Amino acid sequence: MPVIPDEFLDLMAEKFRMLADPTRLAILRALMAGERSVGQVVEETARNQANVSKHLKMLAEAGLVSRRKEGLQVFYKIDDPLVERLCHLVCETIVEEAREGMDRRRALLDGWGGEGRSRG
Amino acid sequence: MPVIPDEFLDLMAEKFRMLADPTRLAILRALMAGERSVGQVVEETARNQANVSKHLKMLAEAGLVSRRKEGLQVFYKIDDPLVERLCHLVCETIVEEAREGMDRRRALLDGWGGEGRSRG
DNA sequence: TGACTTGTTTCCCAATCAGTAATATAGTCG
DNA sequence: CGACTATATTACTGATTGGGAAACAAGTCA
Repeated sequence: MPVIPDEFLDLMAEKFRMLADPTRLAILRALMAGERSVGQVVEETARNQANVSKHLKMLAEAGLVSRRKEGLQVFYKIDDPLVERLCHLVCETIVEEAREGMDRRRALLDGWGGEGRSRG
Repeated sequence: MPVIPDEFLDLMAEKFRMLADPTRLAILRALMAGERSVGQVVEETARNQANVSKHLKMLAEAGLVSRRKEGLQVFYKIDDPLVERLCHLVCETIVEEAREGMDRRRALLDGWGGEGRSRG
């Protein structure tokens, strides 16, 4: 378990910052299915074009996605294997927390074991 | 490979946002070695106390760390297994990117194979 | 009680950020 | 060339953020 060096903190924070916005996550989610043009991403994310374009630029500059131009269109795709892994990790955690929350509520209703644990 | 639901995007963004700051990462790094009092964290992170206290509060509210009071001191510890996994993933990536960068620079100097690949 | 220690909170400031509308660029087609 | 399409950029706004100083709260000890 190596200790994280000081000089890494800023770089790490920058990576995380890229993922710390719902619009960017929506964009990345769209790109997880494969390469997409800006227009396609705009459709799938239901955000306006300028907004998507700006976020795509940020993601590209951070090295998370790559750009390819073809005629009028520009295609982006995920270029950092880290992205999907991080997203899925966090996603799973949220699912788990949601389930824990549900379990806790149900346990309260049921009375925490002991008396009458009938479930019907 | 499940698709990320819309309602998750904000929750995911919030998790990532907590990790998107160098000071918070420094604090978490200190806590990775085990439970620490606020004062200890202040020392290890070389930030002032009000600042550390504020960030610890954010982390606690986000559920990433837990609080325990004992006399005058307050002890915090990491309470979300996700934290270390995310940090190490990102950390490894940065190491790898740094190495790739070095390889690329060295390749330029060496002339990319072919002529005279003597190294002494 | 009052001095002291440890942490927390409040207030303020400068910086950053996300979203939007308008404008600009670049490529295609006639 | 001009009309059109896809994308990028700029200018602006309101909201959020991180940091610092100072006041505040809580616990200890004499």
